[in-house]
Formats: sequence, structure tokens, C-alpha cells
Amino acid sequence: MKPCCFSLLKAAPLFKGLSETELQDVSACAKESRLLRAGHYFRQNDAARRVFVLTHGHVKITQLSTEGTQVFFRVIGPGEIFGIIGGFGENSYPVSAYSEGPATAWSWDTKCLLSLMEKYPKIALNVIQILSRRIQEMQDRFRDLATQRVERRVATALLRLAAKSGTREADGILINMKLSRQDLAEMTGTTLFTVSRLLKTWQTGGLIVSARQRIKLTVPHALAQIADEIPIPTPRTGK
Amino acid sequence: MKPCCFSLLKAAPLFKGLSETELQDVSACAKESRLLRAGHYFRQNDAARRVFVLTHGHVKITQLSTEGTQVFFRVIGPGEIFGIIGGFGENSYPVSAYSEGPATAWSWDTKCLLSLMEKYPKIALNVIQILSRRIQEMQDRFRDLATQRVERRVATALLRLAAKSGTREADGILINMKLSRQDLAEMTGTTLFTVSRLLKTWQTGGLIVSARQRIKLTVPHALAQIADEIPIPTPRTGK
DNA sequence: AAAGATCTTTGCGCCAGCGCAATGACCCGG
DNA sequence: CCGGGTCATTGCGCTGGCGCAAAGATCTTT
Repeated sequence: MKPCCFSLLKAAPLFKGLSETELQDVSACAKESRLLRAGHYFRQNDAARRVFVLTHGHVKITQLSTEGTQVFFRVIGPGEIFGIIGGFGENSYPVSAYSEGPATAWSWDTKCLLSLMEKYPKIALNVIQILSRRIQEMQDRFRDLATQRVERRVATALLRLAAKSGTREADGILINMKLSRQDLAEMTGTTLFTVSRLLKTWQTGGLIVSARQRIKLTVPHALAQIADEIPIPTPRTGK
Repeated sequence: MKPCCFSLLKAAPLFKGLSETELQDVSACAKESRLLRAGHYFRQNDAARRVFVLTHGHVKITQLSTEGTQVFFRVIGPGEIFGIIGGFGENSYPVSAYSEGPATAWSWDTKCLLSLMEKYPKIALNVIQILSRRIQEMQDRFRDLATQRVERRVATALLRLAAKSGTREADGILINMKLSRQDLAEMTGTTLFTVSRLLKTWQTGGLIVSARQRIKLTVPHALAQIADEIPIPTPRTGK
């Protein structure tokens, strides 16, 4: 394993707290999966045989409902784990993992990871922490979807994305991945039309700069303000 | 510990696969928390010191957004674990746990459970499985909220509740807990008014019988049909 | 460079479901 | 058995955001 990747694994939340030698042991049974271009790491309903840790790129986690509508659950960035959900209980992935461009991940056979967790309980505890966080995040998003209006949800989504994979630039924070209106709509439970209109408004107002599949937040704190506005606001203006 | 409760713990998913003696060990540091009447096991933002396994009753897991709107995440039934989320990462519960009536739970100090998990990795694996399921469930609900209309979501919620805490009766399945229109609204991301109107329609159609805080599904398969209907259906009727 | 394939914008019509208020039903404690 | 509190119903008005279609912009491939 290349040293750079090794240090990335070392920093991954999944392996936090492991010693150097333990990490060696762990990485012994890992396999590198590299995508040279856009493609799937796995598809919904595939047999869940492996668990992944992304080392490079971005992965979109989506789910297709039986009727064909798609929802977008999360973006996986470097260091993050994915594909852990189907592996233990049911034996198939409940979601698809897709990358829009080149990406690299290390992966472990599910059974192998299971025995690693028994050998090093620390890993299991890390998994528990990661899953806990993820539940909280899903709960938050569920709450937003249930109680906030579209504008806030989209603003929140943009900020979340910027925090996760934004790069600071002179004139704002660029969200560093392909991101269509459709993607944002699937994340926030709305339609691409509505997202398009919203972004347009914000762009006109100077809050963002958007191009095809690319969004830069020029005034993030204004978005944050929108994201924190009163909830189902404004029956009537106070007069 | 009373034998009845002991066997309940034995059947709890959290302790699945433990031997008799291991269970003895585990239960040694447990504490019984009994609610004689309606009340909270814990409130959102309380320090997350204990993890609970419900042995009797029902517990509602809710969250209050900063602006005061409440959402209803799940119902905990006997055997299920709750209060595990805040304990490991952040140190406060992100939700409230409330019972409408008498209830009994066993609880463990978070740190104590942590060392139990290191001692018996099986427990940690069980936790991982439970959390995985819960994530899947939240994802499903998120998807429904994002893509289905209210009617379907409420039908789904009723069926879920019936499956979890319904009792078969001569004329249908009674959902065995206090359940207001408001509760259903908070579960499905709508308003109590809309729920009221929906239930009314269904009652008129003979699908359900509802009284104050009590709902019986008389024709569950008809509800299931509603729950499985086409998604964002019906632009125009076929003519 | 031209043809396709995506992605985005925009106008228009429309309705599911919300917000509110007022009334009615039911429960429980004293 | 009464009184106050909680829960449920219902009518009415309204609008946020969806659905669709069609055109425009941008990227990719050959």
C-alpha cells in the first residue's frame, strides 16, 4: 500500500485510534478499487459483499423508489466509509454508490471486516459512532423536510455541501463536484424546476455564482441566514 | 432481577446471541427505571448518560426544532433499545423519549455499556445491526416524505404502527397506544387537520374505526393498497 | 465542426394541502 | 356530576411549489 493512502486510512474515522501495527494488519486484507471514469461502486440490491473507504474523489449515495423516483441521500468524501449498510443484516445494498469522475477507494470483504471488528473492538465502536452521526443527520434532514420550506432546505443543502467539499477561493467557496439542479432537487425533496428558480434568484441577488453543474457560494453567510430563518414563517407581515 | 424481565432482556436484539452467564454479567450493572404514569425518560439536550431497553409500555421519540415545531421519529416497543444515540459521540440526547402511560425499562450507564461492548463484542455487533436498520428506516421515511403524497405517508405510518404494536381483534387490528391526529401529523410531515380529514374519509369508507387517540384498522389490506399506489400519480385520469 | 446528449431556464396553469378559527366531542380530576 | 382541558372536526380561503412544454445553453463525441 502506498504511504499516502496508508496515512489516509490512518486518518479515516473508521480506523481512528488504531495503532500502526494494527493498521498494517487491517490493511493487509484490503483491496484497492479504482474508478478511472464515472461509474458505480455498487448498485442498489447488489449483494453487499464489501465495505468501502473512499480515498479520493466523491461518491453519490442514491436510492430509487419502486416507482422510479430517485432520492439523493449523501455525498461521500475522502476518508468516509460507505457500503456498510447492507452488509450485516440484509445482504444487499439498499442504495447505489456512483461517482461522476475518477475515484479511489479501499474495500474490505464484509466477513473480513466483521472478524477485524471482533479482533479490534475499537473498530466496532468507531462504526457505532459513525452510524450514530449518520442517524442524527438523517433525522435532521427528515425534520427539515417535514417542517421547513424548500428555500431553507436548499440553502441548508448548499451549506452542507460547501462545508464537506468546498474549496475556498478568492471570491467565495466553490463546491468541488458535479452538482446538477436535479441532484439538489433529489437531496431536498423538490423538483429541478424549483431549484433552478431559486438559484436564479440567489444568483441575481449576488449570493451565488452558478454554472452548469457547478456552484460557488459568494456570500455564504447570507445563505446561512436563509437557512436559519423562521420556520413556516410569514403568515402576515407584522404591519 | 425478576425472571420475566430477564427473559425479556434475553430476547432483546441488543443482547441477542449472549450466553446465560454473559447475560447475568450484563444485567448486573443494569438499573430498572419505572414510570408510573406519563412522563419522560429523558429530554432532548439532557446529558446522555444512560442507554435504555424498554421492557414494558411504549415510548415516543420526538425532536423539537429550534423554532418549536415538533417531529415524531419513532415508537419504541418492548425489547427495543433507545437513548443510544447521544451517548457516544456528542454527549447529549438529540431527541426526547416520552411515555403516555406506565412503562418500564432497564438502563445501563453509557460508559458501563461501552466496556461491556469491549468485553463482549457481540453486543457491539448487535448495536451496529440495530443502527443499520434504523438508518434504513429513516432513509425509507425520508424517501417517502420527499416523493409521496400525504395520503400514502399516513397509510404507511398506520400500517407500520399496526405491525409494531397492533393487537388482532375480531374486527381488525387495534393500534395499541395513545395516538393523536397530531402525533400522526408529526410522523408524516403534515398537519393534524389533513390527518383528521384523511382518517374521516377512511372511516366513512369503512377502512378504519377511529376514536379519540385510538385507531383500529378494519381493512388493513385496503390501506396497504393506498400505501402502494402509484407515486405522484394521476396527472390526468386516463379518459 | 457539427451532431447529439445533457443540463438549464422560463412561462403558465393549477391544485394538494396548509393556516386559521370556531365549534363540538370527549376525558378526567375533584 | 360539573368544569376545565385536551382532542377532533369542518368550512373557507389561499398559495407554494409542482407539472409540463418548449426553447436555450453547454458539454461531449466523432
